[in-house]
Amino acid sequence: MLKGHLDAVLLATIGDEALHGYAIIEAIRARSGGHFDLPEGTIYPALHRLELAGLLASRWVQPDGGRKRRVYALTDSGRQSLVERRAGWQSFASGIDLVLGART
Amino acid sequence: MLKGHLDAVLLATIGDEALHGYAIIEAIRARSGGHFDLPEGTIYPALHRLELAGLLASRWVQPDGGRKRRVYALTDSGRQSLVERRAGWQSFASGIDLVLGART
DNA sequence: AGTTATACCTAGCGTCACTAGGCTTCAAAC
DNA sequence: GTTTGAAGCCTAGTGACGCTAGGTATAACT
Repeated sequence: MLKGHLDAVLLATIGDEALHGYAIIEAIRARSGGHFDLPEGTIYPALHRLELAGLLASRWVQPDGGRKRRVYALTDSGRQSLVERRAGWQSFASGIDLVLGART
Repeated sequence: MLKGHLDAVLLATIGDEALHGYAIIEAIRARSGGHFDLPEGTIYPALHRLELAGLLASRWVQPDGGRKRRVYALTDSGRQSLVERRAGWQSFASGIDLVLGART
């Protein structure tokens, strides 16, 4: 449950290296230290939505061995959106921190 | 938009001083540094839900001048739940921080 | 040949908090 | 003295969001 921060997580995970959906799930699990293990039903619709919004671009890749993958990369506006969403997260988190009296 | 952390915010805001709904809204606005300005339609149903769950207890108070207020205080299990939710928030936030590469 | 891991996809649902309204009481303004 | 604004409480309905639960296909391992 990413509570409204799924898009930021996806954009940040893709970052500079183009990834396919399945790899994104594993990357999020790894990078979050096991906190987040997102189901495919969360990832794929979100990727489609972000591509439709122009934040991601996809292409099909046929690796040597293994089946075809749909690989996603950030667009320019995706990179810009990531910057904004990172700032949005920090603002949100500091607000919650203040109220909860955590990390004071 | 508190994205799933409303209950923690309410429990933490009430804390040790019993507050009524309207005052809770103002306290959240103040303590969050203006980040969160929650509408009444968010607060009141949430307070009722938390009371039903046994985390809050309410009583009606008639102040000298002014109208009657419904004042909420934490119960024992409310205090316990606050501790758990604070830990939950910190865990969640550190997970997002890791993925976003913020506060690294 | 069957199982497991990889890889993609979608319809439907449940949770959550916000919108948009309504009601009452009290103090200040006109 | 009545209108207006602020304090104070409440709820039905809705929309955003992501998860559940299902499906399909390919490749590797046994």
